[in-house]
Amino acid sequence: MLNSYSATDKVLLAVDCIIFGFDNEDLKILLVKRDFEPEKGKWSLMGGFLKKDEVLNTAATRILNYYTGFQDVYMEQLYTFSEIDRDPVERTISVAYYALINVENHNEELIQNYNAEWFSVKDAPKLIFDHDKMLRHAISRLRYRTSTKPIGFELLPEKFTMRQLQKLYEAILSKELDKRNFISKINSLDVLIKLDEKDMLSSRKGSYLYTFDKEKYEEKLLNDFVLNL
Amino acid sequence: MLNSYSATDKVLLAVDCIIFGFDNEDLKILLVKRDFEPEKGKWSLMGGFLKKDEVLNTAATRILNYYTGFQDVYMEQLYTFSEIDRDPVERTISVAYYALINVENHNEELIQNYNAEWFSVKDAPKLIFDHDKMLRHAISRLRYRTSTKPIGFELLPEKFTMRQLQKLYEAILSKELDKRNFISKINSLDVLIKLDEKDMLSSRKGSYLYTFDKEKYEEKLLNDFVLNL
DNA sequence: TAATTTAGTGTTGAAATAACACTATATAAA
DNA sequence: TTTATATAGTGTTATTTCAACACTAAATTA
Repeated sequence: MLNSYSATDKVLLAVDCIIFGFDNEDLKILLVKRDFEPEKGKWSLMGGFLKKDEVLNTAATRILNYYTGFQDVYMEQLYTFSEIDRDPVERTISVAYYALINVENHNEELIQNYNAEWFSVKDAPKLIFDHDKMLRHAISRLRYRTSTKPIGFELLPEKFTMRQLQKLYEAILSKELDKRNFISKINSLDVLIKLDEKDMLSSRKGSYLYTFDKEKYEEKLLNDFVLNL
Repeated sequence: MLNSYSATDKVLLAVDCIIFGFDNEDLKILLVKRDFEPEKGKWSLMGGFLKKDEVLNTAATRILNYYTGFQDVYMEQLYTFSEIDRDPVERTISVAYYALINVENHNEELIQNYNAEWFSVKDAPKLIFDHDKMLRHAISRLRYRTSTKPIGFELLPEKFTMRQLQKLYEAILSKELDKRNFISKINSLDVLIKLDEKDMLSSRKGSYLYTFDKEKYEEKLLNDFVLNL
């Protein structure tokens, strides 16, 4: 019988988080060195188990917060992985989430306590279990998401230059973009506010800082825009 | 401790399937009338529970096959739903899949045995639990998927007319398409074979039948095409 | 004050897309 | 047998979008 609720086939549900950040150069992910067996000492995504009476989104948020101190972060459910032997200890099914965080306001101390470290996506180490597969999946979702949501802003500080924004998109899509075309496409989205302030660190001339217009941003989220870079 | 494997928080994992079909007019879904409590007599997606030592994809295939007799069908994992009270009987987390089937070769008898019925997506009844949410999610994924994979073919008989193909895409996207533009876009994908045979049922003149070229199709799947209708 | 470095800014040709209408053909009815 | 009918089949053009491209401006440092 297909539809009998039975206690016999309950299963352990894990949540693993791919945490993306950006350092103005490369797209990064935050990994932890496992301090328990199996695979102790190997690099891994941040994970944990779903609690009774907890929703998956909450579990993902909780795990992210536990390791990084972050709160109110963009997270999105990716996919659920269920290969029989994906975890050699016990049959575990894992729901993968990815998060986009603004590296500037992270809690260094906390991250250090957990042996966590930022890696460039380009040269990340081999990960345990099926975490490499999860990472590939997350990158591909993130690339698609750039064309659907003004997602880049989640990875940047509140004020940023056009150059930073472009570098970010270049890192995500891993291709170079034309400066002028980029700027006009971004402007046509009409979600940026140009500030009167300049960032003087990156150049002699200084470049204007931008911030994004939360109201217009929310509007765009609903109306589903398309951005082809 | 976040990482201890423990037996206490295991959970029931369900799999629910959104089964799409096409009758040359509307996009359809296959629903079952529940014959057990709770919500007995209400319409529901086809579901079941994950077995020990079973992968999610296999469970989805098994459930589909159980209710419809179908095998070798396009299925894709959608999303995992975990609201606390989504199932009033017991905490259950459900992984939703959607399937695309060719209605022509379905097993009517089997479907009748399970009180299953095809409904137009446009006027489907209210479904139990969070199944309406799953359905909306599936439709939106299906729409996106049309731009990524030559997915329409999964829903049509082996031989079909251009008109049928167009009607199908119109039903999925729920918008009308221009006949000439549609044909040239489809042709530019270069996955169709025009047969020497005509379908004489739909018109006096008769219209050529097409079939799709599996080899080219497989090639396209790998090389990721884009189709904007 | 000259040199340096990054910021900022428009145009144009090419390609893709969207809008559009008439003829052809087989059958059925007169 | 002729005519009416219903759907199939077929290209062109204007519009929009996209991609490629290079020079001047401004502030700092030497």
